[in-house]
Amino acid sequence: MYTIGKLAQQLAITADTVRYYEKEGLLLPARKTEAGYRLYDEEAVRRLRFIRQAQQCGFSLLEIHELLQLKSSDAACCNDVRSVAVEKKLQLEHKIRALQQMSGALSELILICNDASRPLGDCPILAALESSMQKQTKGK
Amino acid sequence: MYTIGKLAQQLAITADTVRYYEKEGLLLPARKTEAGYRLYDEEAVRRLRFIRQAQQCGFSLLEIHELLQLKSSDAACCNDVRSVAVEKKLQLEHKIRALQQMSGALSELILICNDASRPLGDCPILAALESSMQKQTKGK
DNA sequence: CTTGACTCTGGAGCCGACTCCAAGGTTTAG
DNA sequence: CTAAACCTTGGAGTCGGCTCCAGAGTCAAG
Repeated sequence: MYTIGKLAQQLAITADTVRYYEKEGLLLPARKTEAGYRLYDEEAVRRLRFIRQAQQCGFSLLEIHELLQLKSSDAACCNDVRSVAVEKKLQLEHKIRALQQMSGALSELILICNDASRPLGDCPILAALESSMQKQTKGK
Repeated sequence: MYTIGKLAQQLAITADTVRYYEKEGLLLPARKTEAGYRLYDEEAVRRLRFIRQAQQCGFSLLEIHELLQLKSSDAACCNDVRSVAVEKKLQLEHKIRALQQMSGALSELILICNDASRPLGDCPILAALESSMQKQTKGK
């Protein structure tokens, strides 16, 4: 059994974070000592690893909460989990496309700054940012 | 000259947002009426467009503030602006790679769920999230 | 002249995921 | 036995970009 500090240390997070997860309903201590100290078992370690991995996959704590509920629900099946993963992947791809658009817009700005023999004074990048820049505004 | 509402309407934002930009030092009204009403000119429209375009390129309001200062500084040259853009593009690419890693991790999870003939009960996705999942943890 | 639509200021609230604090109680190493 | 290192609770603060509010003043149409 670990105290909160030992548990946190194992996962390289802070005790505050563990308590925060508890408040959010993600993780309960196995039991408490008479003095009220939280005590955790190996299951808690697995749960925290789960939380961290899921975060690294882009899930919010709320979504992780839902995943954990699916996990402990008899009604839910693996397909339910799978579709959550598929949905999240779509969201990520959407976000990636948005960022790629931004990156592409910047590429163009950087290019026009190269092309122009830079007549000092008025920077083509700044000018472009002031105008409507339709090219980037299209897309889905 | 536009009142704040008319200005906001032109850019499809709220008057609150315009006042917020002012508080953040991004936009001053050309002048104020005796009653204290803000009045804006065409320059304000251009400035707001600038802000919006820059946001769409991934710049924060703070960074936009810096860009605007570059713009009104005689010392700064187009190259300064260009390097800000290049730097931001690198940040975006970094973020994109992070998201692509997440997406890739999810793809694997989704795949293992397909491969397994799903023996009910223990979902391979949930199991994978509990383990260390080294494959995804590498990379920069 | 009144009504409704606008504007003003200052400040609070929202989201998510923590992070930090104070003021106390507990445990452990020396 | 004492001092350091831990733990407890409750609550506040952080970041960014707004958004919403109350209470008061102003302006334009009919």
